Amino acid sequence: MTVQDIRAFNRFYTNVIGALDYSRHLYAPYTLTESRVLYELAHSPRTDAADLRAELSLDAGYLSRILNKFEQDGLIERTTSRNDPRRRRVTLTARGRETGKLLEERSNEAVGSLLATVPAAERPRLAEAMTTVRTILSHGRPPRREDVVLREPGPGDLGWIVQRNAALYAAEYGWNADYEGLVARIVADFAEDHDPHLERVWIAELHGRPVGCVMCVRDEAPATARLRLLLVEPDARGLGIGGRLVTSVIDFARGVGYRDLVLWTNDVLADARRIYQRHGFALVAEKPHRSFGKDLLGQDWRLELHSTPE
Amino acid sequence: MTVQDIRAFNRFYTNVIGALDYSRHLYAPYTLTESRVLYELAHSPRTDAADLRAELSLDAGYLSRILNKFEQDGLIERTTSRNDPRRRRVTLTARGRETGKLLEERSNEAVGSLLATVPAAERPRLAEAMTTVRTILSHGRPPRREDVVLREPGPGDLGWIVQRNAALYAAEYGWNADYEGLVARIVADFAEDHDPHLERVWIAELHGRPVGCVMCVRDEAPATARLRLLLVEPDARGLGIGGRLVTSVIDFARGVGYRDLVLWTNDVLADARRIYQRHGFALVAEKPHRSFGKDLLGQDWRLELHSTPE
DNA sequence: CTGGGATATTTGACTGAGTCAGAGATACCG
DNA sequence: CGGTATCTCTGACTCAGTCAAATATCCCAG
Repeated sequence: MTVQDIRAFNRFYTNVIGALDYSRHLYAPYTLTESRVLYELAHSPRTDAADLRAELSLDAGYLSRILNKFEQDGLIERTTSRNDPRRRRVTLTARGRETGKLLEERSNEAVGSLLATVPAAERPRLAEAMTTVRTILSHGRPPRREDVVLREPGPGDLGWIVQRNAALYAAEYGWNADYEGLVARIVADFAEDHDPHLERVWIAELHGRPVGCVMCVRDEAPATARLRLLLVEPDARGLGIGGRLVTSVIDFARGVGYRDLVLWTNDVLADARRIYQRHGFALVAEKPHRSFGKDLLGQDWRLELHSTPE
Repeated sequence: MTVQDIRAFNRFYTNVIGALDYSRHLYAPYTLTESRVLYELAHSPRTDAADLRAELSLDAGYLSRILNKFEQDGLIERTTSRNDPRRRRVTLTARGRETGKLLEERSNEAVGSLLATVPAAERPRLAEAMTTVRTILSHGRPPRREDVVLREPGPGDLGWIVQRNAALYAAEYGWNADYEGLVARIVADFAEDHDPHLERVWIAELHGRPVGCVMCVRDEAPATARLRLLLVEPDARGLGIGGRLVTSVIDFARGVGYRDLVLWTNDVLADARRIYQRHGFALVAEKPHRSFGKDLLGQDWRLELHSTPE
């Protein structure tokens, strides 16, 4: 159960944070909250008191007193805001910036000594996992279309295609290892020998993570291209990625002079079928077969690329 | 710089935790700390006051007062510990367990409503990332040999082999996409058609994550097996995983009656070479070649399997 | 332009979580 | 047995954070 996971993580991370600022002298002569304010002042362009309050969700009175202290210590200057005299504009003095830097360095050191206990080889994984947690939890806002980029495959991406195809279809439809073999074969054929002008692979990437793919290769039939291995990760569906991938293939195939674009898929893959239909593919044949440990209904689809002259 | 990443994460997660127990009534009529104590009492077998203090790193006086309050409320009973009368053994009463359960449920609800903002498809990734952070940060103790298990490949594991081989050798030695093609070919050949009695793949797994692999297939030469695709993730090196994988192959090959075990590798792969040498392989040929975008020195190694009779 | 309601800030008064130091009892070690 | 460390408890305290009231200003509808 995931709620338990999160709570376990919270308990754990409460301790981590506690351990980090256990040594109170980290912030001396200020407190954690005060140093957070100072940090915010140093790093945020908008520094009216109200902004600070909102950003750090502090009590107004509490903040006011903290700013008093800072002013007495000569860390900040307070003026009333230009456009709204109710507001107070807070600016750091040179001394304030210096103090902020000092506190920051101390904090860096503390984190650094924590990090030192982590073997260097594991640090990239740690950083990645942290950003994953952060991005997933931070946006109630789901990712948007514009966050997805299509690109050529890099090292490991072809392997990724094999891995995700196999794992996903095993999980969703119970297909067995034969399917992984088929995908590996397709990928190997492509990698070993393909004409970059006539054959291509696209990877869809979301926040630096591959979430989809498609391949376009030459078919045995003359002037015919074949679309293969269309895949979108479940957590990235609904962003139109499948459609963009198919569009890329169609545009590419038409651009380099293919007359027809064909593909083979299976009845059970309903989402994919809808995409093909929407892009003008027509079902030309259906045939039951037994593959990947299941009884399936294979389908051949076709799109005439030059039916609509430009 | 990773220190910055961690600090950013800390700031972020401080807010997450803060948001969760912002609604103070979560713990009413107790405080966060008190409820942590109650949680610990309910979940830990060792419940002397000293243990609680160590586990939650609380002030002794503070804890004493919390326990006073609990005792007055009828949540716990205090007796002196048997083996050390300075210590106090704390046990939950029925009422204490009940209260603990109540608080826990409330907390579950709060976390649940946080989780509800996360699309279901992303939850597995979130859980995984969290456990990654936790396991990496929690052990200053590195993983041990016993944490590694060897197993047969499951769905996606062959693809993983391709992906990691390609990505790692690209990163470490700058090999190009040809290598990914070669690995994909090897994997495809294996997946499409292999005799499970004579050919096999092993995956090394550490805490549920694949971190290594090796393959054993029939060679063209009679009664000869070939070891291929030995790989260990950088952050899992030094645990003897490579050695265990090679041993598995040798034992398997010897067990099913091969006379010889051969392998092809390259001069630059020094770590792997040491493993082969240690297991008795002998270098039989060297030949320069240009592959994967580099000038390399290929090596053939051989091990006679029945030279040492059992 | 005006009155009503909302917002920004400040100050006073308070709460209560957590800390510190000392005392009493007991364990451990030579 | 004596000295030192550990466990627990209590008294005394600090100070982070909250709440409410007062003041000044903004914004909007009429």
